[in-house]
Amino acid sequence: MCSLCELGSGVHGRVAQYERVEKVRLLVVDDDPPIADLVATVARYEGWDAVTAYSGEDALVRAAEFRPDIVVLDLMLPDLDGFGVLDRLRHSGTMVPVVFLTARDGVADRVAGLTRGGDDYLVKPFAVEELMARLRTVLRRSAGPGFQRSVLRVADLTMDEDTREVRRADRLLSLTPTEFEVLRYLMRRSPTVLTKAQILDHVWEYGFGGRSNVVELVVSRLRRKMDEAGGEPLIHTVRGFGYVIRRQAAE
Amino acid sequence: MCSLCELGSGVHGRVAQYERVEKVRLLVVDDDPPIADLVATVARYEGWDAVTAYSGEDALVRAAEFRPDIVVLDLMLPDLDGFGVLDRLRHSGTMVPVVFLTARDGVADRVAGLTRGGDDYLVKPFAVEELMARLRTVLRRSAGPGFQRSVLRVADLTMDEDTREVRRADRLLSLTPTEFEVLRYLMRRSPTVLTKAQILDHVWEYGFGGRSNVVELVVSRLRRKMDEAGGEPLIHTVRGFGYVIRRQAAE
DNA sequence: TGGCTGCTGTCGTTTTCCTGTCGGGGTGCT
DNA sequence: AGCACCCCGACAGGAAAACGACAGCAGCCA
Repeated sequence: MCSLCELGSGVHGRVAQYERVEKVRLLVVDDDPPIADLVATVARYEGWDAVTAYSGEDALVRAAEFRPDIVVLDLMLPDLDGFGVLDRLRHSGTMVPVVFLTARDGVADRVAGLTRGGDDYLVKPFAVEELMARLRTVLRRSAGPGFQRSVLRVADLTMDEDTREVRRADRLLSLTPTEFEVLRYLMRRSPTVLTKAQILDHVWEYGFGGRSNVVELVVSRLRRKMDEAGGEPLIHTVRGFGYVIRRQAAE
Repeated sequence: MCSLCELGSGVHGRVAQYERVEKVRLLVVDDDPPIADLVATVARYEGWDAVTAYSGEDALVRAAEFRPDIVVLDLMLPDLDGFGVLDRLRHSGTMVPVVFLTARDGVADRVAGLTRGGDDYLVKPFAVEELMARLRTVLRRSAGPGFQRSVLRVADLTMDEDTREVRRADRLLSLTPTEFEVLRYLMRRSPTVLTKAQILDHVWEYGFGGRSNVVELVVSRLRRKMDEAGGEPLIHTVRGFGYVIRRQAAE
């Protein structure tokens, strides 16, 4: 078995990276190089081994030599299309889990049949953190029985990614989807300080238009919900740079 | 003896690398790779070991080397047909239980399949949760004498999968087949939050068409039936994400 | 065969509440 | 003090969910 079993412990991604025996191996297949590279880069930042392919044929070659633990596969490819790639992957006997990328339109219907298993799909344009979250989930599940809940923890704040329960000192917080994603990203990277641009780039769909103060706003809302029943502030502003979540600000 | 003897009560509770129960071993035989693959993926998602075969001859080879605990067998195979495979399996002395897949029409097939030693059958296209439910049942039955009922429980809601009785605080609910399946899936995965896409993909037949609000609708109907005689709501909406069934989280 | 019954999914309306924009005022740094 | 920078109240537009009404259909029984 591969290193997958190590995934999903309740530790921050940063720390887990060093505890993991082997890196997760990710193959990204997309004919749009910027997108493929974006995903690969984020994955590497997370401590994974990532390889890209820009065509279907290329994907098969890479898969054979790289033996990925998981594949991100765009369905819209120039030569062999996504289904063809999947077909030939399966015929070669590999059960590697796949997360599909599709355009907004009707192709999603055809994907449905393929994703029932536990593979997954995402509609373009997607948010990078959401893709990473799905990949982690698929990996955790395919690691077999004995998979554990993924619980993030910072001080007395906990987030269960499966039940989507977020608690501050046992008090349940009710978060909107956006708030949940921002908080998840902050917690995963804690105690790293993140710029607003980073947060925007990871949590919002790539290609999200206008500069705006959405991040500030969401952080503000998060703070109110987190602190309204007391407790020290956990999200700190690093003026002129960004935000961080951790027990206390640097003195 | 095979790992079946190890199977405890609720098949789904088989966890923990330390309590180490062996994984169920499933062989899927279907000449349509996407289908075989689909089933195998779902099974692995549940923590089983799954292997696929795309032809009758292949199936026999795999069976010999893999020694499955249960087999899913399509009747329509290019070379040796399903019955042929079954016969030769039996001749080699294995009593491994078999669940057949048949096309929509073959009423004759059903009877024949059962009388020739098959343990259950399902008509294509099927819903993956229904297939998994049947497999679990067959496994429990063949696990030996004194097999126990599978009863799912969430708060004061119970579902007996064998009798199909669903009770809310001892009051018997009358559910339609679809409602039953949706509720079963929610209960099995409780307290995980499931997206509408997941529910659709698992409970409806593969190949079910696109956009619709069926899931919302069935959930709405379930809620009415569950709550009409009082009691706290158990199915919760996680706005922007999906549904979950559980006792209302504290506070 | 034809009516009856109950199940399922579609449509359209209503309701809920999420999200991003704007702008005034506050805060910290130099 | 002056200037960025940040916080956050208020609000509008719109997305998501709940649900009533209805039509197609399958199974059943006479």
